[in-house]
Amino acid sequence: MTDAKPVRVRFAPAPTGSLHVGSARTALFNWLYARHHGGTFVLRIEDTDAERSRGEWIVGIQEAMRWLGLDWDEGPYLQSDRLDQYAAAAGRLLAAGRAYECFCTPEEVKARSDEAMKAGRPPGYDGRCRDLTDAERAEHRAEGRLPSVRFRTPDSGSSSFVDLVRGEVSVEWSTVSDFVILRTDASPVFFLANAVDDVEMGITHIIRGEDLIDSTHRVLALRAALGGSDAPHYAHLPLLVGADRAKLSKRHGAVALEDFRDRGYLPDALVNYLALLGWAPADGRELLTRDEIVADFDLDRVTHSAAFFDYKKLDWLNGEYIRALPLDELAECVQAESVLRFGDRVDAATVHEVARIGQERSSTIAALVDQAAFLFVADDDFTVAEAWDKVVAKTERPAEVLDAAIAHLRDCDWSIEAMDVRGALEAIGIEKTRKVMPLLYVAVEGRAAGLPLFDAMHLLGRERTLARLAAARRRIGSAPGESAS
RNA sequence: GCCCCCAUCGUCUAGUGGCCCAGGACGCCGCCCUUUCAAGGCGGUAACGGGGAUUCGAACUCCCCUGGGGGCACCA
Repeated sequence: MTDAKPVRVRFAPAPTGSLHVGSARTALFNWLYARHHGGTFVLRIEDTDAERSRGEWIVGIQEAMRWLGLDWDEGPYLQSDRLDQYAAAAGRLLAAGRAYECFCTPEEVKARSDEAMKAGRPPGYDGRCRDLTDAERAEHRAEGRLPSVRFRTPDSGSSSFVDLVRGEVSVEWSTVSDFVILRTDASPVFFLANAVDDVEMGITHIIRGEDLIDSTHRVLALRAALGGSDAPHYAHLPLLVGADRAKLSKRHGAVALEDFRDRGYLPDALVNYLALLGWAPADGRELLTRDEIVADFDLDRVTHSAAFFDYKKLDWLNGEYIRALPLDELAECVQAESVLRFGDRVDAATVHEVARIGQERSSTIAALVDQAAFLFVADDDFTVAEAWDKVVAKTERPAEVLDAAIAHLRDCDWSIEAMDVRGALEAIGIEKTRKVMPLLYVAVEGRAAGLPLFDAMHLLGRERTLARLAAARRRIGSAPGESAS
């Protein structure tokens, strides 16, 4: 029951922005399918909309795919390089009477469509130019109107195809209006370019988002009219949605792949997470290597309903990957990100220590660097921010705590063990030293949620540590016991 | 408005007529560990949208309803 034809899939983004995670998921599933079946993964750039397409995005999309580790075997093919083919195809359809010249402007079409919708009739093109005579066409041209080319959809009957994840999907042609395949400027529209290319590139499986499911009938009709041989298999993936269950978009948070990169997510973690959105292995494992996913992936286990993009679960998964990373590799990531933020104030030895200490406690590289910021920031720029007042208010005898810590640290051995200030705190009568620790964390690291204190101070050095504690002490002023006379 | 798709814990999902008074993971809550916070360990909370039908037996099959989403561009 196996398809003898070798698998050829494609990812066909429009270069109208940076790579969206939803698109990345589509690219990933195509890539997984190709790799699982030993097929070919083609990259095709659908840049037929000259207005919105930009060269920089063509580059950006490829960079993002490389970062994610989705390597393609062919391409990138640019549709803008193949305009002749589409024009020729449109010509053939015109000659065969499967398409016709339409002189309506987009505004006119829209106005009549809205009117139809209001009247309860199906919206879309009303077929006004369907059967124009030569004389009428000449008249329109004489008025200075330029024609677009519309595909004539069947008047009756229905279209249906078998979707690999959803089963049979069909629609009555009476609900599908004629659609433009060539713009007034003779450039092709998605449906045409898409159909022509999938035929010519021998694509066997089309795996894409569910938002395109309705367009499938139109592309299939075009394809048949163009004489394309056996139709490809289609698989429509469930959409990725935000908290409001609507298609994932910018307003839901980070959606551009580069945002995830910048926030310190690891490509392998993102691949793992994305693979789990709309697919799951039979045995329920969730932490999967790329190779394991490739080995287990297939379309028959793709789920049917929209998936919520859960940033919290991604964080957990990314943390798992960070903890599993060899220390040197992690240090490299931390180094790169730290240099990006703090320039030459960053030194490799410190970064390595930060990576070692922070590995167990961070869910992203960016969060890890945040924890190390107190080391790299210039002393003049060091601030304890909003956390300070709160923590002071919550701390028992803050001034005395700082005094005791300073006294202890001034002449103890500068080793992690000897730096432990808790004994000194107990000596001045602090019973629950744990209650008082946050004060020291904030004073030294600028934040309560940071690296373990003694390691942090050790890395900072005695001078800077004491300077910060002294600065903190000054902010508090005189101790309550001493009168401020 | 018309057409299409979808429907199991808050979330991602397992589940294809009896193994399910529904399993795992994230989150959340509690406890332990602990140099604050995390991380880690242990435990807990929590779901088959509703109504019919088929069947000895339905989360799983069929129908209706409801709900959610998508599409209806000279965007892709």
